[in-house]
Amino acid sequence: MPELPEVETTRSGIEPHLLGKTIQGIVIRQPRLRWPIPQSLKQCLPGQQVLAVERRAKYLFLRLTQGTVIIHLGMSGSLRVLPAKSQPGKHDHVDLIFGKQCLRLHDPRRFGALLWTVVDPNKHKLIQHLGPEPLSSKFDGHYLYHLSCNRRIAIKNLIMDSKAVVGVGNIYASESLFRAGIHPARQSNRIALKRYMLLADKIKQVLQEAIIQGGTTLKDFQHEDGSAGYFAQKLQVYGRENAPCLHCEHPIMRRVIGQRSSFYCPNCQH
DNA sequence: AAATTCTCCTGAAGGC
DNA sequence: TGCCTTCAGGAGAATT
Repeated sequence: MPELPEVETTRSGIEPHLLGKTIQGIVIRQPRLRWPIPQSLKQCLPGQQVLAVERRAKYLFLRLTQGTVIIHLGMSGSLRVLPAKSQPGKHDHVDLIFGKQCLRLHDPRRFGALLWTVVDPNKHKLIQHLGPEPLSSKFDGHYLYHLSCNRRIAIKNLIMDSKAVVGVGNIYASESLFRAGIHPARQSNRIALKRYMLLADKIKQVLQEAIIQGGTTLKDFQHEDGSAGYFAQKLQVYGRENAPCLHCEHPIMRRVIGQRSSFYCPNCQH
């Protein structure tokens, strides 16, 4: 379930614990994530220092002296900074050891990934074709409008396509379309520039609010109970099927679009 | 080329 | 209480 705000909150939460630290070793209890965790990390990592903790889309980069660890949390992954000797629980697949502390990857559904690259991670196969960051100036209404030209895809599927824009997952796609008053199934090429301007603004707004929210609710990355999951308290339509719309009180509808549940108000969104 | 479908996995929820 | 089935979900890969 981590969406971009959760990943960014994770990044800023673990960063102060890792910067400048030297990796002593790695413990891999379960290498079978989305892709196998490279066993070569056991030789590569020891002695390397963490120079930066970055995020691109929903990927995290641990920039080391010579190479980069790429981590994706999938939909159930989380990272914690814990005492290295603390007892691992079920689904605690990997520990990166930093002296008395460790960075522990927990991922029940194993849709996540932990990879290694010695070249620029932005040139990595999984990264290089990604679209712009939603919070960057490169992403705006004009960009979306030009992208939508001749495309018949439902707008919700377009904004969830990582080649179009990264970091907009199922939850925030529904939320931003509600705030922009756009029906999630509307064809992309049947939306005016002006409405795309609004949509881009709402995407930025919804993500930025959630990041700020996350900064206040998820600031403890050193304890198991530090996580509040995703920021459900801010959601206006997601998961609210049949509940009254917060604007007009019409029941919120749920409909599957592109294999994913979409929540919307049929009265407010067109 | 663009759009859709499939796939990995586990835990939660629902049915009986 | 407990077993079985169904479903959700990120996003790359495969297919149409």
